[in-house]
Amino acid sequence: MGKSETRTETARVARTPKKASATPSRPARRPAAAKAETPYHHGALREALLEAAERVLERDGLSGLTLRAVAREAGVSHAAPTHHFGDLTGLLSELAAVGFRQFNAAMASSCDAATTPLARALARPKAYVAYAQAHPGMYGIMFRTERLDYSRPSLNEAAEASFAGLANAIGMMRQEQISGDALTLNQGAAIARAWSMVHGFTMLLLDGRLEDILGRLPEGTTPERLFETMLMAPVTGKLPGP
Amino acid sequence: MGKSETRTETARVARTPKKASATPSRPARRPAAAKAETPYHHGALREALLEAAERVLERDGLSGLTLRAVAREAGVSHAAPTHHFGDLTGLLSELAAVGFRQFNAAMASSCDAATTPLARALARPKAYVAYAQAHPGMYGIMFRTERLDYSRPSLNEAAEASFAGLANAIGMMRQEQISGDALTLNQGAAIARAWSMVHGFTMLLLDGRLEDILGRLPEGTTPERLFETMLMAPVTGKLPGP
DNA sequence: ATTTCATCTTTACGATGTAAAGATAGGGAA
DNA sequence: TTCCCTATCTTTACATCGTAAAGATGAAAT
Repeated sequence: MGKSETRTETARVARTPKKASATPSRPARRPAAAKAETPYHHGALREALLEAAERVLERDGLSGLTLRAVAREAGVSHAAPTHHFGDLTGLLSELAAVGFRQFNAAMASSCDAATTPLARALARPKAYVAYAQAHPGMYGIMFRTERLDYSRPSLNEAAEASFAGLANAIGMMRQEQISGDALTLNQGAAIARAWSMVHGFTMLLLDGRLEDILGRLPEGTTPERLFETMLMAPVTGKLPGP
Repeated sequence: MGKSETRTETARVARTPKKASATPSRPARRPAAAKAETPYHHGALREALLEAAERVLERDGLSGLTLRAVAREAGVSHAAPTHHFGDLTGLLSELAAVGFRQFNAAMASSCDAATTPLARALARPKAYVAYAQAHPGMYGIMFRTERLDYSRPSLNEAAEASFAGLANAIGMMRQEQISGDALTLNQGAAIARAWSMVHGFTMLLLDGRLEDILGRLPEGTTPERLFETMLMAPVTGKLPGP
């Protein structure tokens, strides 16, 4: 008995002398100058766990992002995250929310530096792909994971903001007002089209499924160049109108 | 000791009397009329496992598709799949290959029934989305899973065929010849564009991320209608050419 | 008939998610 | 002040999973 969970949870950081019954040599309060490094007992564990999760994600990829790994990275017991996120779904959802906020910020700031109308139109899509390339793990959490709980306010809000930004951008490009509650079929199609194109391209690119195409293009064509061309080219060839 | 793997592998089917040392009452050969139902020892376990995997996938979704669940479904021991697929990656990869073949077949047969040029142009994309909607689990295995081994010939071949079909369709639509080894930037962009659009739309649709748009469209607009509109509409609004 | 070997089963182990019970301290009530 | 309450964190436990390794089994070759 008592064989499971054999001491393999490596590298626990020392926090308290463990079962300090005899020799109460513990500093009685707190070192006071504990630079919020390891927030002893209370403190900002929630945020620390989210940061740890981001670190684990970047280091070990999506498959390495487990509850226990995050707890390990944060230096707490493996069950500590449960209290803050309830569930793996909970942690992933909150992390996805963080991702969406980063994402929205990147998209928003991308438009500022644009001068020409063309640059303005391309800024957002390019920022979209750029974010995904810079944070493939995060993008995976946001768009590849099945296990997300969109009923969580933080995630719902952040994702909603992301969608609103997209819809707005399309509306501006078409020089129309996108009223919040209703869409014409053409408006909806324009939004779906833009989103599908950008999202689809990003996924295919991250999954390496465009290598086949890229390898056959003129020497040294970058994914960005392909993406730009793809966005700008009108629908050539035969797709006869009604 | 010997505590792990306690008898919880429920519902094993009875195959042999288990350790028949005393009382060799076993039918000595085989009932002869064993309708290939459970191919006793030898037989087509590989195929049976793939079929079982497909069943499990449809019943329990992607997260329910485990090596042990598949073995259970096929009525063999949990380690049996290892010998045929080596790995979970192996099983998923072979299953993905099956999916790609189904997918290719669906795409190919979709063009046959088309009469008008417009119908012909829309047949493939619609078949693409239709397949994904009919087999969301399979589509997930093919396009959502990170754990696929494209060095496996069967998968590589099937996926390659899928890509070739797409490229060909685009080529025909542009009334050009797509030479196998080289592409112009515009050709590549056309292919990437079509694939991104279709794949992106499918993922967003399966993930329920288009509900937001669909809910704001005119009463009773179906995803298919939105998809069609999205495919046919030219690039409206301002994307100024050079 | 005996041997060989691919196939399948047992057994075992480390890892994971999750539940439940025990420890610990921060903060208000007496 | 002192004492208890409660949120927070740790231990312990367990079912499940992937995977490795060794044992059984029977079909085919010798």
